[in-house]
Amino acid sequence: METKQDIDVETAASILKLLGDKTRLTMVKIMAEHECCVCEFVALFEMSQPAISQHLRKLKDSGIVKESRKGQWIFYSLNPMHPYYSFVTTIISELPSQQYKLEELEVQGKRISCD
Amino acid sequence: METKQDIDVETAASILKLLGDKTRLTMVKIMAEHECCVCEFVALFEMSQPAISQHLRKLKDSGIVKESRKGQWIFYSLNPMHPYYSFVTTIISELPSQQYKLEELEVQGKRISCD
DNA sequence: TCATCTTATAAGTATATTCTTATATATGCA
DNA sequence: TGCATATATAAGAATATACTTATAAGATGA
Repeated sequence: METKQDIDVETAASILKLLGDKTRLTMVKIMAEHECCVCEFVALFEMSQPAISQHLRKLKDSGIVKESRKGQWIFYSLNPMHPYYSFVTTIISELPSQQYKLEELEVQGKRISCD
Repeated sequence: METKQDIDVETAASILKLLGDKTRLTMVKIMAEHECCVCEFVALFEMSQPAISQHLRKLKDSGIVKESRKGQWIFYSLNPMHPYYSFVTTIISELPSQQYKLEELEVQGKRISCD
């Protein structure tokens, strides 16, 4: 009953390389828990807005992340339609929750929410 | 009853970065199935012996791989004592077996075995 | 429409990565 | 001891990566 798509080593390596960066890996873990907008990431990481934007573009180009505009903000989230979504989530699920980072943002009044 | 050591995002990123190379990822998958000597890797990959040696050194420096000399050969294998061994095997287990590569070597008479 | 806010892109730079070739080191054996 | 085999290290080159600053582009709201 195993229907999970088998990933080839080369594709796996390219995904692992993408995740093999502290900033991107943290981003992906956060996105696995909540969608998140660019300015929140900028507030979370001590890094310029273009740097954040470039990391997000790499993730989006690979397809493991998708974007959706909501008014003036663009929210990013994990893309469950990605052919190797389960490979990504298997890895991500091993990591400790980054929820506390969003809570810190909230305390600082920097959390954007459209709910 | 969960005693598995929690991995921090930064450490995870450094491991993923190591695995995020097609050659190293294939090597690690092979080593998860069998220990393997340097000359076998040289035969398996279309790459110079120093290039193979340098990849193995990165893996050894990180501790996820260990070496053991057997006569004139040095065999490399996954290191089950590594603090994040289970993180590594979780990822590796998602990949298709590379057993066939060793079988190809065998056919060519290039397989080294000390058993 | 204009000003503002949010995000993306461009160009440049410093550093990291992954090879290559040349050479050194370690082991086994005649 | 000396040669052959196996592996590691050194040095250098080409390319990739991850930032920076400056600027452009899209959306909102007065």
